[in-house]
Amino acid sequence: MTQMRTHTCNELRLENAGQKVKIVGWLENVREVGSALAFAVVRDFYGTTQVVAETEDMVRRFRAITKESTVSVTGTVRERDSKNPKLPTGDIEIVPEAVEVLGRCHYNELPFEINRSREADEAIRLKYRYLDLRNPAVKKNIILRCSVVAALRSAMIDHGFLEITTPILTASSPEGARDYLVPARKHPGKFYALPQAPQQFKQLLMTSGFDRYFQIAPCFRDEDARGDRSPGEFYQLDMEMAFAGQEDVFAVIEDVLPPVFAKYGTYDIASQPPFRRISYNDALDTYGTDKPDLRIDLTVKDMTALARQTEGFQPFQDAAMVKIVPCTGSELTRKQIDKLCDDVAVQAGAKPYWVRMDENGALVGGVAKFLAGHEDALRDLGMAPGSLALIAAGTKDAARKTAGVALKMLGAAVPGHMDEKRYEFCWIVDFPMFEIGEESGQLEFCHNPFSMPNGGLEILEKAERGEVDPLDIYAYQYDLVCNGVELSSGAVRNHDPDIMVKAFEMVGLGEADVKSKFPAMYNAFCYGAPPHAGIAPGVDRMVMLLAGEASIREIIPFPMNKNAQDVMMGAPSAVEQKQLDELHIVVALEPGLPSS
RNA sequence: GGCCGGGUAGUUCAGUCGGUUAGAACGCCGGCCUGUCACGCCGGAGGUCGAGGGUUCAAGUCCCUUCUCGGUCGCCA
Repeated sequence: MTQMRTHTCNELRLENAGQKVKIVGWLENVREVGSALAFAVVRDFYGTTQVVAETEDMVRRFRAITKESTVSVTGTVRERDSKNPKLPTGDIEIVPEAVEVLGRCHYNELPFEINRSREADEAIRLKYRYLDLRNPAVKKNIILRCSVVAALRSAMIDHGFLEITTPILTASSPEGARDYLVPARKHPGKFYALPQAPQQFKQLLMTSGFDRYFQIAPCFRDEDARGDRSPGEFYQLDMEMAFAGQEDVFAVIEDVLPPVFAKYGTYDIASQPPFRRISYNDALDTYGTDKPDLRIDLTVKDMTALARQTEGFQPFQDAAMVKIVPCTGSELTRKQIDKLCDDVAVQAGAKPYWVRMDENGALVGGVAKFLAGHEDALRDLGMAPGSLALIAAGTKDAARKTAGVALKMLGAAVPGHMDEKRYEFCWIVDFPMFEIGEESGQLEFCHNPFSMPNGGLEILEKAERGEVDPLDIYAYQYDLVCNGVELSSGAVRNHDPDIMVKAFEMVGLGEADVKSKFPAMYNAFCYGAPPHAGIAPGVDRMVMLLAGEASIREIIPFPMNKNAQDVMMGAPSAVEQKQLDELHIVVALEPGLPSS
């Protein structure tokens, strides 16, 4: 038998009994139950198979092999005396003739037990990620990722999109996140940047006449991590369509995503098209967030007017806005409510107030005494006997945000308000084009300057003449949200150089700035550009949702830690002085002091 | 960068009011066990309590500094 293996470790069944076979894999465990009887478990990518040692010599042979070594076992398949219905291969075992160690594990003790690695400290898991990934439960997420990416790619190709790769070494972009920079050896003092997204390239492809583009695109942003945001790099299903608008993009996404979610997700139900559309302003008013979880049936109500009528409670008098989230059917204890409010405070930055309505319709607990006499008004806002309401008071932004977090937490804490086992998509549309910057106090682009204003050149000119408030101008920009997770931003792009210049003039810039910041796009658009639109759902976020994982690191093969370090590879790392010299780089760890 | 929570055996954790030799489970090593499959039983080894300083007769425990990990906010066109 010359081949490495005849079967995988998840292949042999009762009908193979009597066959001579050869399997390979990792020695997972050896259970000795007598001096001349032991059961060895061999694991490969596909599963596990039991090998039975029935002689003292064979038991000794297996005992001598350190666990997690790779081995080859040649032997005969036999029906088990005592079967294990929990295993696909539980009906059979292999009676070995020859056992060979292929790759010895040099350590008796591992950093963690392979099949329990998910319980280990994450720092150790990441350092020994190659061992962590031996755990089938960990490996499963990476396999899922492959399946999802393959399904997305296939669906996009079926819809007539071409997959085109764009440069990784490109120019620094003046807008957006912090860039990763790469020093240019041949150009002292100059740098490439890793792309934050293929944004400009894909728009240039549209200008070149590629009608439908997509790419599973690596994107690089030097910003701090989150549970759902890996530091440094991530992937987007980036796509763009020429001679197309918002409806065309929506139609493709609504066609592509639900089947993938329903097939590969933890839940097998996904929204059917068309997805619900909610304006940005409505989302903030109704859900307190621009990424609502529509599985929760609660809404935020405004009670600013009511709060004004109360007496004796200064926060209600001082607040610019007071929001209430009524929730029926609460049986939370006082202690649980306090905990809930504390949890809201951690995420929202402000603690909500609360009040309960008892079975007789009387207000009890929390801020009840300040609301006495307003029972009817609170009923109109949605309270009922047995209700609990969380109340957020503060500035407009703070009250909405606190209420939004409260809504999410109430939905999770009070049974009956969340239809959990489904993927609920929605589009957030009509984003404001401009906002007043918090620091500058000046008019700024609200999201990105590439979006087409709703109303085109005309509305910008009206704003210029003072006939329209710039803050009332909306962009053809949209977010895709699923179960409270922002999957993507997209937009109908501004393909008209005149409108680009006018938009820049609104925020105190001008033609020269457009030309200097986005020279390629500006120039290209002056040669006849198609109207175009696109979107770029985050691949990592989608896989995370589908896997039902709370940490994005669980669905990335080799993730970095929170501080953007790869502790397994030791990145980032110091480099040789020679390398620095070639790149004309001087490292100054202390101001003015060159490092040695 | 702010705030919150961690760091004790290879791993996951417990450790009371500051008080005897710092414990458990799993793992590891040795022995026993002829149908195990989270095998079982008996025994054993294994600790700079993240690091440094302080208070005290006495510190894993209290105080200060620092490193580090996670969560969260800022940030993320």
